[in-house]
Amino acid sequence: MTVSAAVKTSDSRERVLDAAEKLFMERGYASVTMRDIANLLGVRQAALYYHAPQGKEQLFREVVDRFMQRQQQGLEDVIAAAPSHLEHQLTAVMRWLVTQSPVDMIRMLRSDASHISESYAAELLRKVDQSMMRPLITVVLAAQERGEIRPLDPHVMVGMLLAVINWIKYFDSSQAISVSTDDMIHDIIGVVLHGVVNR
Amino acid sequence: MTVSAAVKTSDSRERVLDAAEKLFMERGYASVTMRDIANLLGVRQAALYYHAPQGKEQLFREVVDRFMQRQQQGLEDVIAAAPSHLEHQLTAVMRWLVTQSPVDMIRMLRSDASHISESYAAELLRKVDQSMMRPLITVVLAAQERGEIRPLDPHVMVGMLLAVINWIKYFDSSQAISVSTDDMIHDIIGVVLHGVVNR
DNA sequence: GTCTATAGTTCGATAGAC
DNA sequence: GTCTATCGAACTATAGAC
Repeated sequence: MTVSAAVKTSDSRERVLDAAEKLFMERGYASVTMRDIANLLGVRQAALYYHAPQGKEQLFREVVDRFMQRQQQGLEDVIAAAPSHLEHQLTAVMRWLVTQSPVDMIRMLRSDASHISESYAAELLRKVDQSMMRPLITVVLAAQERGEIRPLDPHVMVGMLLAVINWIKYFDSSQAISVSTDDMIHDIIGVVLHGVVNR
Repeated sequence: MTVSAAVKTSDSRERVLDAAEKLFMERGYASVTMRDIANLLGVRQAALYYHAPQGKEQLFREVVDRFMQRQQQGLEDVIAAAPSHLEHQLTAVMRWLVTQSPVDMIRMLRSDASHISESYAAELLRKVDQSMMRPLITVVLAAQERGEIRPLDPHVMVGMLLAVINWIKYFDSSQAISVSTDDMIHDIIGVVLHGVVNR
């Protein structure tokens, strides 16, 4: 048997999820219509129901699950590949994150989740925590144990890093600023590690 | 003539804008329906068209304009009231910002703006820059000129501070973390000023 | 200033041909 | 796997009574 035939979950289905991911992550659940997704794919709206028989909500859930799984794997990979030194690990993480679909987690938790169901917000928060925050918190805690950095609730630091990613991407896409993405990452990590104060 | 009669632009109109602001800022343009706003006010949906004859889009634009104007005034006031020292000024700014409606500027620029018109994104970016970024950038530049901090593109630092505000509010409202809002602000400013590295 | 009633539009979803 | 056609629901907006 061929390898590809055994592994693949149908190519066109992946393409549907790709299109849905791009739009859902960028504009949010309510802003994106099934017609938007279909138009991006160059098919009719009804064709989406072959791939997602339970409709828009199923599509969103699968997009989120796949996205979070990919984030966790990607983060763990780049962290493992970097030297055990906070600066290198954070740089690797930030460089990986800016290459991914922009994910506005606050919007997902505060707005998107409310369109799915009451309990989905909690489930989503668990996924976000597990996939995106946990790997970074592990890195910060390890650096604390190595004595590289002072003790401090790692949530605060990780929140700062994740929050600023979307600004980097926005500055980059809107050309509202003349600094390159790599320079911004470098500056941000410089601030987080050593602060801005002259000494 | 009475003072209040001369100044007020109708009380009920303000209440409409308050309700619209609360919902638009929290969930975004597409997620909020005219019925949601009317329900929050305890009136019927059609009643909103007395206050905003041009409908939902007008309501959103006026909410944004009023919000940005209030932000700019508030920021300038707390900055002016604080000593000319970066730590005090940033603390005052952060404490003010966490008391305001959560504003997801990235969502506004990337998602909400697309429902209004092509050109509104640029207009919105100008408002955000003028009202929220500019006052903070001024503070950072002044600290640089006083020699308090090293030179660095102020956009990066200001972006970090604005980005992390929503995480503070989210952590606070979801009780996902056991640190108080004031402690988080203190820690964040500590990180930005002095970094996390032991020395 | 707010109401009821409703027109017009858009959306999510289903049925059935190919 | 994708299409056309269409239904019912939800939404924005308007008309006119009070």
